[in-house]
Amino acid sequence: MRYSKALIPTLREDPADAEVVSHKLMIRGGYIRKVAAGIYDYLPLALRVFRKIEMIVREEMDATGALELLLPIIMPAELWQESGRWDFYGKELLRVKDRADHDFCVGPTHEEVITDLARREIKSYRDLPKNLYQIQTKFRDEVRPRFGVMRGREFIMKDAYSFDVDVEASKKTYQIMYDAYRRIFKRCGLDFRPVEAATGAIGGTLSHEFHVIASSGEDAIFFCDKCEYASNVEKTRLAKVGQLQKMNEELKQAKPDGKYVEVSTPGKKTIEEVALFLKVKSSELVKTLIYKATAEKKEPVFVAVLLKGDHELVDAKLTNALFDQGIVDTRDIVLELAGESEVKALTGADVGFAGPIGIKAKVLADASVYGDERFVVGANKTDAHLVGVSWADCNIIAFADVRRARQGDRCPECSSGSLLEKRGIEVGQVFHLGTKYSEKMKAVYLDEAGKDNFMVMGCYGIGISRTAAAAIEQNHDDKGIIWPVQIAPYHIQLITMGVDEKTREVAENIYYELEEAGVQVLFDDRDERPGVKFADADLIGVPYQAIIGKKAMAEGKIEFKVRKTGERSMVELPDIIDRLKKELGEK
RNA sequence: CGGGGCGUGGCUCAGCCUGGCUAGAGCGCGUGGUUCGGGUCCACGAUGUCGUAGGUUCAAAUCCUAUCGCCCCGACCA
Repeated sequence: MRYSKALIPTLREDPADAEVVSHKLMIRGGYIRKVAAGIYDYLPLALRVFRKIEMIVREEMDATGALELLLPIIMPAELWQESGRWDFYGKELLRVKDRADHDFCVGPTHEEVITDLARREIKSYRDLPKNLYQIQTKFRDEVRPRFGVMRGREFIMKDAYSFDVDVEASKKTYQIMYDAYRRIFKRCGLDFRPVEAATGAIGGTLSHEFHVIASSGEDAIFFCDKCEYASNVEKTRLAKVGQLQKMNEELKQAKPDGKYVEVSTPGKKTIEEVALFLKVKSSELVKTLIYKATAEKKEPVFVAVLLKGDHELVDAKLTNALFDQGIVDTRDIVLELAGESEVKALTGADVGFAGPIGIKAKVLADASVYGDERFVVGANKTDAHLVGVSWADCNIIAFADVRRARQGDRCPECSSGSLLEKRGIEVGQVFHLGTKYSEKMKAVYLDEAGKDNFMVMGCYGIGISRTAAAAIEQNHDDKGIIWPVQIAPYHIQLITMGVDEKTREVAENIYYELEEAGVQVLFDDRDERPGVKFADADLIGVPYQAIIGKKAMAEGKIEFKVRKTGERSMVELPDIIDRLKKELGEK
């Protein structure tokens, strides 16, 4: 491609509304333009990058035997009503009406349509397994779109849905997808990490997210420095299997001894104030968080959660705990901290003095509260706390794992390692769905015995556009983008210095030969000053540059520059072609 | 949805507090010249319903109200 004929509107200054590097660089490099909040034009350069990623995804998906198809973007409300998500999905689902006033929605994901297709066309165990995927534009009316293409409302996604005869077969498919994902992100040249993930409202039992490690990532992830354990903060386990069970057994036998005393703590409401006032560490305090859990169309339930003073709570973990304890009967709940008046009603005290003893709510305790030590809690009385309280005094109905992990916490898997915290950008996810959708939508097949069975499903997504953004977050410097070759819009950028006929001619020939050799080359043939060309090349981020100027002309060679390292060398044309072929073949 | 902020040529922004000449700068863009290994220099030029609507005023980019859009923090979220 000749630069003079291309559409690459680079900008000298950062756009005012961009926050993260990938967003800034994609705008400045002429990759994308904003049309509305979270909605972008993908200019030729961006499209080329997306296509590269898609190609890798296709190759790896096809290699597993998955079948590509294309589902509608707009779908009828009926299907979503059938799965129950027309009501549950909320405002993120963009709803539209057709001329006959029928309800439709713009697809944010495609479980419904695909399950509908499967139940109509897959009838027998002989037709299974099937894994169907598409690469398509999705729309989610995000509450807060941000960071450009990283969290857009409209985005390109690869989504796959698998159908198997039973859970065992389905888990095998899950593993195959998991492995394929590892290959995909490796081939994209990314530093990534698969982590255990919470399954959330989408349901299901088993899930991993694939995170590109980047400081600008929106998710906190933890991983063990010794073993393979890695998980999203939403899911990071802190109590070992069995440990909670043991605590809860013990809880049944527990006898309160009441060896605590009330102390006056006038006006000391926060953990810091109380700790300072009583001259104890914040970890010696136990805070009582009063949560209000509201399920759709139900009365809110209030729960008091006990947590060490220096710990934080994870909503997703609390939701699971509430569900496991039977306090709520669905995971589709809204969790919020109780309001001032509600706290007063439950504790009889001002906010800041809530405690487990005498509170009018069920008390759930984080596993970290278990132990021999005595601690300080609120007295449910304004300006007072209780000192020397043991967990047995606290009317706890159950211990649960609800706190947020911290760097340095013991690994729940191997027990010998400690957890490291990093930030990640979620570029892919694999879900084992089970029969959630097949049951709701009656997707059944006949087994060998002629009996009906629900198909067991899995779903697997990859954010194509987000992966491109993540790649930039991970590969850039102060001058611009540095694409991994495999997903770069072009392999090499050919730059002419000077405007004399001779240089031009030489460059034209090299351009021709590179193209002949199948190299994707962006030929900067513009009548611009060298500085402009260099700056644009560095910004756009094509991994290699070939410079034809005085130096090259004098030696009869080509100046070859590696964008990432800045390293320059004089080489012959065939060597460049060989090197690129090798790079592309290797990875 | 709660809190904060911003809407002025294509882009980045000044002007607004304290209302008053033809509304500015830099970049970009066009023409001519100059220069040519890291965003040359010079000259000339084009480009604005000051987000929109209403109000106050002799007079509004500037003050008031409403509205729309956008950004940030939080809540939320495959």
